[in-house]
Amino acid sequence: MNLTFRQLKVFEAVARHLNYTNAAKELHLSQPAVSMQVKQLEEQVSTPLIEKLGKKLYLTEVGLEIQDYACNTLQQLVDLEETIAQMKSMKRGHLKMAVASTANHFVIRLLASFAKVYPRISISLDVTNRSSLLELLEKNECDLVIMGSPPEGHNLQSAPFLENPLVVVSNPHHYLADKKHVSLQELEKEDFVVREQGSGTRSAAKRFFTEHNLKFKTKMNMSNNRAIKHAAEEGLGLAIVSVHTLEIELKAKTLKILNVEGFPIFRNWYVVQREGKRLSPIAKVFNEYILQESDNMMQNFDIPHF
Amino acid sequence: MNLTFRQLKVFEAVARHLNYTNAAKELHLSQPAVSMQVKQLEEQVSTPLIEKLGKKLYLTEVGLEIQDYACNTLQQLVDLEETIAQMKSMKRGHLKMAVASTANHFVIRLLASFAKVYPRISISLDVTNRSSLLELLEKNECDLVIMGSPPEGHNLQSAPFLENPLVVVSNPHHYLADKKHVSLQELEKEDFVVREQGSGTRSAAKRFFTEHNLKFKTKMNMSNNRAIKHAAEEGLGLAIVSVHTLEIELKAKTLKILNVEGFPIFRNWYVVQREGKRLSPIAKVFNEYILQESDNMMQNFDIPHF
DNA sequence: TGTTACCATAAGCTATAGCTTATGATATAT
DNA sequence: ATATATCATAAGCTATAGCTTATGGTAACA
Repeated sequence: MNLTFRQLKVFEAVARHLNYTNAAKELHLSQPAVSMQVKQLEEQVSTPLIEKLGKKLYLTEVGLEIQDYACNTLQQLVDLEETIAQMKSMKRGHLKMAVASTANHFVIRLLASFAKVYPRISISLDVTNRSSLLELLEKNECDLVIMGSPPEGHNLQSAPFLENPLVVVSNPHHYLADKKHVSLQELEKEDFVVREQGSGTRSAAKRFFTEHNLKFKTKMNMSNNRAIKHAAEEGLGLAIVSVHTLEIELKAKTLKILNVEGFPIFRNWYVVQREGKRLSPIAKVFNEYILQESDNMMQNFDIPHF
Repeated sequence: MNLTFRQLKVFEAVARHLNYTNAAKELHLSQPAVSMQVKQLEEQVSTPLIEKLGKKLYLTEVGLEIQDYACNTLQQLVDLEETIAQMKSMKRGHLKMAVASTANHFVIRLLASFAKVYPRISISLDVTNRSSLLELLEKNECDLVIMGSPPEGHNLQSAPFLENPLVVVSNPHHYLADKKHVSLQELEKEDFVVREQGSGTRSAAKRFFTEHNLKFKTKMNMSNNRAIKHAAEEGLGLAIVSVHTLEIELKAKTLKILNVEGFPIFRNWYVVQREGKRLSPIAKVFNEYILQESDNMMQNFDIPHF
């Protein structure tokens, strides 16, 4: 059995009018064209669908069944078109983002303001560490990723879009906290609370220490920023974190930024996508949006002086 | 937008395999044939549905939407085929019958035994009088009608299939009840309880009286047979009814058949359909069934002697 | 680096979908 | 009986759906 949408469309019109001529007018066709479509449909199901008694037309039982089917199917087609149109015009759709833990703070802001502009868009946001992000990209399980240091050799495309100053923080009562200037030698002696393996912040810090031939005493490692900051607040060690994560703590004065030689380390945030990936319309727009909005974001962050 | 079932079918296979070559094998097509169908579908919705990242294929958002749609639509098509097949093989379907009130008794029996053979067939049975039956046929609102005397000039096709003996009945204590023989002259003096205008039984009786130049004193008329018989039982008058309606009353001896000159009037039951009407498979089978079964029915009815 | 697997593209062919106009058949109305 | 409305059928045309084979491009992989 090999129906066509055309057959259904024409049959539906005939079934509704119970009159070939009028159906033909509605469809802007000649009457024989309509007769032929119906006839072909009848041949497909090899059973009559319409019978003519005297002057009037009646649907047979199978005819009624097919009328019902045709109505549904055609309606679903309309719905599909509508859905696709909405997706294309970004009235609907799904945006799959993933961000490094550290970026969480400001990305959420971006998403929130973006969501206001496109209210019917659903968004999924995966907050995880660097290596998981790469995996997500690899599996094509997200549209865009926001992360630190541009990864190479993974067929990725990345664009820097926001500065990410890493600073050293401590409990305000730490003996280094009030020093005007902290040297790297002094820093080397301290214990650090750091993120787990795979974290971008961690590897950036590590790189800094190696580049300056310093020991990097990592006393504890934990898998989220809040925990690290809490540990630093409790005096368990110093921490190296992005300024972007510090808003509350600075306001509450539970942490203090140390004025260490060579800090802040200015890294960048990158918007990363898979090379060759054709972004969905909504992802494309969001991509542009964040590049543009990042400027405004910068201004709203008070990068603290020392 | 002008999708085809073919496009959906092919796309569905590709979306499932995420591999053109394998989809082509499944569909017994060349690989380019599959590529082309997908490409055409993409052109129809003017948006990409599949993207190739490295070696792997992924569905875009719209692609997922269409996959979902295709699955549903194709499944519904299968369901439709199944339904039609069942209708054709009479596993399913609907039989629309209408019968004269008087025929109700034995038609119900026929339907009951028929329904056992075709359990998933639904049946509607309209029990009404002669003129309503003709109207139902006129409007093509039923498949078959069972009624008395063949109507003419209505573009109807009818086949006689069962004898319908009309007899005169009375309360057993009626003074005519015990007479060996009742003459028409004696009958003429009696009051009759009859069916309403439009009833076949009524007009048959009326015809009998006119043909024999007799007065026909119709004391009461009522619109159903049970009421008429009840009235006769109560001694309100004689009644002329089909033997087929008398089973219980004869057994209970609440009514008695009078041995009147010229009675029983042998009319026939007819199966009637609209001329040119192509019966549904199930109606066709039922039509044959009742013609065949009517013989058995005859034997089960004791036509009483006088 | 060459090989392999896989998809895209091109060229070319055939069957037929799909339409039209013209005409025939039939039931109803006048 | 004649006219009218309506559907069926026929003939004929065009565009193209849909397939094939051949070939080219490109990741991944050894």
